[in-house]
Amino acid sequence: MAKISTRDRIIQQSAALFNTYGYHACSLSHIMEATQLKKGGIYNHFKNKDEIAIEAFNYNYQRVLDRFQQVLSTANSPTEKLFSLIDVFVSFIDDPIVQGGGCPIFNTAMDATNTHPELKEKAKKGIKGLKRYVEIKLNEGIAAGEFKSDINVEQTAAMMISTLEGAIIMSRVEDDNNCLDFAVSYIKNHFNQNILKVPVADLSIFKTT
Amino acid sequence: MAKISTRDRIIQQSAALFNTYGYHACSLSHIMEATQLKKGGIYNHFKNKDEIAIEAFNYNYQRVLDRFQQVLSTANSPTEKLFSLIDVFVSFIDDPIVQGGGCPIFNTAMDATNTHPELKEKAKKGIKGLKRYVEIKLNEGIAAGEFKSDINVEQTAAMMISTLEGAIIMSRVEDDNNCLDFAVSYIKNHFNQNILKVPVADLSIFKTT
DNA sequence: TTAAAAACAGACCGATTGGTCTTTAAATAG
DNA sequence: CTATTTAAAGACCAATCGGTCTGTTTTTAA
Repeated sequence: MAKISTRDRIIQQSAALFNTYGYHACSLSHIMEATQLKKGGIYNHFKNKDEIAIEAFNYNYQRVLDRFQQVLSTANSPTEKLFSLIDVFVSFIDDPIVQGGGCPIFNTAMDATNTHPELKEKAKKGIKGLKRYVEIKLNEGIAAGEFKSDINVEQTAAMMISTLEGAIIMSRVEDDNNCLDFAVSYIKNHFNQNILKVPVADLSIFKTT
Repeated sequence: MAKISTRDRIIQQSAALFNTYGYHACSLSHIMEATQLKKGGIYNHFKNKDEIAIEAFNYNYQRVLDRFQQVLSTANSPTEKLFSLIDVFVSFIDDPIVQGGGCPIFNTAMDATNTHPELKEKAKKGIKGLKRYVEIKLNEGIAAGEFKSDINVEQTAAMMISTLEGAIIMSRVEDDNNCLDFAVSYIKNHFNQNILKVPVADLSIFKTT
């Protein structure tokens, strides 16, 4: 059990607060209370609140990437990986990555779009990273001959992410996962009919445990 | 030109600020500057900031509904109305309803989910209203015999909204409408193949001017 | 064991927050 | 024209904001 540095502990606990409340509604008092440190203890490691927020975003973003790696690690074929990608988004609701729920990348994107250029830029790159990740998995499926070769990879990745992220937001505000379930079923059908060279008869084999 | 009441002017100008900055990042100073009023002039009409925010949301929500009515008013058939629905969401990017851009309902939803229960409830009902609106248009198409009768209306409405709203958010943070265009094209194809009884040969006839 | 360095506490700062209250100005009613 | 009501100004308030700085404690290095 490697001991965690105070700096990292501040980052992790702040990451939860920023994802929950957003940049402006998360004050240093919140961070002080969560970390059980006073100002001196916090500002010894960071020059200002912005630096904490940036590091917190980096941390949350890495957790998202880790979740992708983790979920996809049990998938053996490009097809399985493709459907596992969907499961990752579903897991944002069923098993939140961080306090506050949802996808921390999109949460930050919304929070920062009009208020915090630096954070917005981070979120923008985060979404780009997400897209690239999906695109790579799609290309792997094409290379392996499991996916149709004429699909528009960029378009498919973007559409998958925006659909699921929109559904996550909706499910969260509705306190009801129906919307996300609908989106998942729609996308699975779409993949089955338009991406897979050989559609499967029963999509439920890709149901998460 | 009916003169607008001071109270309504405060609501409208605050509605722009709240949509742009969010509840916590929009201070009374901002509202004072925008309205050119001092505290006395504002608090004469509202008991607190919350009341302004609630009224501002109501105002933005009504503008969304008005936009739907306006865009759909030029559509003559259920099929045309269905594709016009998509155009409304696109218009959130091309011709923002209110300063700050995006969909004020979803903006509020994200802003309030973990921070402002009352506003969250408003956003929740707003999304429900949006869904009902789409569902009604779908049912009208079924009743008119233009849409397949076995479609899942609730699921289709939810999927459409979450997909487009997700794409709006993504396009906004990316400063690039590609993502929204992708989502629109996917949904139009989906509608053409799965909703319309008689698919049209060329979807571009539903392209907005 | 001691000297240097790092970590932290907490007082302090000016600015700003949402909100109240008194006073003045403007509009309205009689 | 006057009395009353409404609207707005702006001083004022305690609380909180992000941030600085000094002093103390703890850790590390020699």
